[in-house]
Order: sequence, then structure tokens, then C-alpha cells
Amino acid sequence: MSEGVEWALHSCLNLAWVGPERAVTSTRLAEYYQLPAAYMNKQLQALARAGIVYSTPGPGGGFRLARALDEITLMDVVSAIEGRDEAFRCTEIRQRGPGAARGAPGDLCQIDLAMRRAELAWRRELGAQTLGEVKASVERGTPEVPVRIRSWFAAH
Amino acid sequence: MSEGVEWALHSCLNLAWVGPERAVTSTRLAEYYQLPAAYMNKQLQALARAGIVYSTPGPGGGFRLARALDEITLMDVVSAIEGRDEAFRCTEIRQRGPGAARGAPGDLCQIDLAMRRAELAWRRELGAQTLGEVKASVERGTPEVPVRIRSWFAAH
DNA sequence: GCGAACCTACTCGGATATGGGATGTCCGAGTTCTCGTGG
DNA sequence: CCACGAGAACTCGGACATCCCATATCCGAGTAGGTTCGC
Repeated sequence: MSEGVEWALHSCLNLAWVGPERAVTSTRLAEYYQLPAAYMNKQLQALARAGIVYSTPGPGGGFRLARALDEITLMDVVSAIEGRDEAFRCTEIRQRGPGAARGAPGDLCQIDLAMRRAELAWRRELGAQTLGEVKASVERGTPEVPVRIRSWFAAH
Repeated sequence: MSEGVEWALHSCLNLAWVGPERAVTSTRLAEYYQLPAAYMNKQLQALARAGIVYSTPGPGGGFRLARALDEITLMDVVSAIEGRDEAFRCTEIRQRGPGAARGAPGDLCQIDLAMRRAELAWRRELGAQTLGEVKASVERGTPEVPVRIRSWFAAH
């Protein structure tokens, strides 16, 4: 899985802690984790295309969350960065070669079905977890994080 | 996900239908789906390393299943081909940069935890499905498949 | 006829190329703020 | 003092390189079976 997913998830939390008043530039978000700024920008663009954040250009511009963290699931972010196609892609090799199983329209590839079942469980779990819940967990375990992040981004 | 997973899964079913008496070469298994033989061989090697199949060299050699299909889960095959490390790899970027969260040993990355939960659901589902069940589903939907495959591999 | 040694053909196994996508970088279009100027 | 316009700086957005892994290929080590030779 792409490394950008991790960056995007953390950045969404940071944007939430900073608050909706100020926009944060991709440069600042990257600096906070010592990551390449231009590449971080690329990930944020993907989030913007997916409607998770929205961007404002020019001085004082940057990125803001497009909706509350409770309305953003892990699935949303993963889809935005990784794309929407499934990990296991059935190429129907059973219909190639000499023993090609032709004809029967209702005859699905059972291997594909089984793999889809597993991937569906993954997606269901990702869709059930909102970033709001993750944020709450972090604040429960380390209460000083919100203030620290908010003040750091305010100072820069 | 690697394309080899699909090849490996289908090949395991084919090996089961051929039966344990005869060993099947990687060339034949590849020909059946019009796939590159050398690369198919590579996937079967991975299955052999994982103990799912075992190989015999020389004339009359090839691959056989190492155990019954009911004892082989989808997870086993996926692990053999793709490797055992998780798809989402937490690089702990939160501990980098100016706002590094130092100290607290019990303080885990909540994002990592959430992603692991989802991936665990995926692995659980893969581990619950055996290739024996998949084979049964195929035979229920298309009863002629076992005979066709068995005879094709017998003729070649 | 029978046994053994050799030889051939075949198969796996790992070392070796190649291509596409993830990773990383750069510059232009557009906007906002600031500063200067004129009324 | 205020309004306005030009300029500059800043930001995103997408186009352009680079690197690594999945894909694909090839050849050598080892083995089983057949063949031939000797007894």
C-alpha cells in the first residue's frame, strides 16, 4: 500500500486540530513530519479531488477539511490515495487455454468470489472507522497532543 | 496485489483435480492457462517454500499438493506469494519532526491500530476460507470441470 | 538372460534482464495581499 | 484621509524525472529412466 495513505491520514488529523479558521499549506504539513513538501502536496491534491479537503490558492491559502472528521472514514482516505479498484483483480485465466469454461453466464469464478468476500470485510472495517473516532482515541491516550500541534502550526 | 496469487490458487485446484498419483510440471500448469512457463514455475517455487506443494525433479517430476485442500486456506497461498508483511506499514512519522511524541511506551499510533483492525478482518476472512470449500463450490456449479481437467492433464 | 554402469533427457531452482507504477521534483496559472499614487 | 490600480509574493495544480519492485526470462545443478555393455 502506498506510503501516502499514512501521510494523508495524519495530515487530516492535523488539519482538524488546527481548526477550520486557518488554512494550512502543504509545505507546513510536510515540515511537521520532515517529509518532501512537493510530494505531500500531491497527496493533498488527491484528497481535494475526493472532496475530503478543499484548497485555497494565493497567500494565506492552503488546505482545510471539507467536512467534520466524524464524516470521514478511513475508507474515504484510502480510496482517495490508492484508487477505487480492488487489490485482487481476477483476470479470468480459467477462460483461457484449452480447458476454457465457455458459455454459462451465471458461472462465476469461485476464487474471485472468495477473494472479494475477504476484501469486502476489509473495506467494511475501513468504512466503519471514522477519523473522528481515531482522533478521540489519540486525545484520550495523549491529551497534550491537540494543544501542541495547534500551537506549532500557529507559530509557523 | 500480485497477479501470481491468482495463478497459484487456480494451480492448486488443478493439482487437486489431477490427484496425488501424478506430479504435474510447471510447464503443463502454465500451458493450461496460456501463461509464461518460467514465471509460473517461480510462483510454484514460492508455494513449495511455504510447504503447500512439494516438488520432485527429473523426468516424471513436477509438483504435487503437500496436503489436502481442506487444510489449505486462501491466507496460506496469499502469504506464500505476497509475503507475510502487512499492506499498510506504519513508519511512525508522528515521531519525526518538531512535534515528536517521545517517551510514553504504551502510546501506540492509533492510525496504525485502526488500519491493523481492518487488515486483521481481511486476514481472518482469508484464513476462514479453505481451498477445499472453493473446490466444492466449483464442482457444485460446474460438475464437468473435474473430469475435463483430469483428462486434459492425463493426455499431456 | 541378468546386472551394472553410463548416458541422455527432463525438471526444478535460483541468478539475471526488463517494464510499469510508486516516489520524488519542478515550473506555470491564478489569487491575494501590499504598497504606492492620485484625488 | 480614502479609493484605486499596479506589482509582488505566495499557493496550488499538473507536467516532468527517477527509482524500485513485479514481471518475465534464461541457464545450471541434480535426478530418474532408458540404453548399452559386460558377464
